Amino acid sequence: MLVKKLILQKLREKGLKITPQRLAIIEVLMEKNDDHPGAGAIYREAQKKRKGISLSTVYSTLGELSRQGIVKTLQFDQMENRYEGNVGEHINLICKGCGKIVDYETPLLIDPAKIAKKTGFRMLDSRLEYYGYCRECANRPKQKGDKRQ
Amino acid sequence: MLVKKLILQKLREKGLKITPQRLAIIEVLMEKNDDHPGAGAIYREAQKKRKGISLSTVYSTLGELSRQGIVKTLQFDQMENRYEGNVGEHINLICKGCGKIVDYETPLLIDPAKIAKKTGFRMLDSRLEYYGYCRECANRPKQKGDKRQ
DNA sequence: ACTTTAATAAGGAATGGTTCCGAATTAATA
DNA sequence: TATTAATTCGGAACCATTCCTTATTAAAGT
Repeated sequence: MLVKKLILQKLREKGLKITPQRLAIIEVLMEKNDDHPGAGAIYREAQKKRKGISLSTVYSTLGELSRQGIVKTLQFDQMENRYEGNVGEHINLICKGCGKIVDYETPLLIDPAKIAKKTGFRMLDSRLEYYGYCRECANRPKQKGDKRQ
Repeated sequence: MLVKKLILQKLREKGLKITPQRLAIIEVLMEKNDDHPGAGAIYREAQKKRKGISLSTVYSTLGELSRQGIVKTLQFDQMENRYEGNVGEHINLICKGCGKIVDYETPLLIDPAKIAKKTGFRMLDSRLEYYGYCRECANRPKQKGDKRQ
């Protein structure tokens, strides 16, 4: 979960500056965390808080936060990257109809130690996604040209 | 696992044509399946089998095979999409050092029926990835400027 | 074998999210 | 304040992927 105080502390520790732009972006991430917003959405929201902020600043800040392990970047087919503050292991349920992403919490699935023993692979982080249709999209009557499976 | 005969049968069933270009691409996918090759690599290999094949044909064929559930498209940060013939549920161990992708087979992890009951989400397919370092990259002595975590 | 036709291939242009670059600005120290 | 390294901005560049148009061709019928 994103906590402003902890984020700022982490940035300071790393010698990174606290700028109005970064504050705006962090606030947006906290407010819109459940949406798993993309860079474009974050940019538009951040504009409301601090007009004049540039898209490249949004990208570089998101990159920095991602590098610091504060947010997680999710990249997709056919849609822009999305960012989430829940960096713990969980499953993202991704709707192919409306693009909505919902977190599904589960206990740790596979023991990284077991994988390391079997394959020598040292696991650092994970990305677990289920694709399908959310309740609303699954129940919506089929339209002409609907690509639903 | 990719079996040529079954792939061709599936294409015919759907009224899709068997062209020399598609045959070349399917052969490349079968030969290089363990590499989880990207569109560029598939293009270069397919050129060897049938010179003159175009990149857009490679893309459209991969798109068609993906739509038919014959291959699975994996999209990544900072690297081109990769394609794999193993469409069953398994974990992809992805090395941050060399980009190598290895399949790790596991029994079904989370019951889709349980998710459906709890959230109404109807799961169709999954993408499970662990990021880290393979045995070789983990053991390689740290270089100057090494970004390893 | 021909004919027909819908599917496909090719080549190049367009797209669009993301990254990169250089100059100007600024936060955080001394 | 002065210093300086980090950051911002704007726009250009990037590049994997998609789109578009025309020509070609596989497949099924005659």
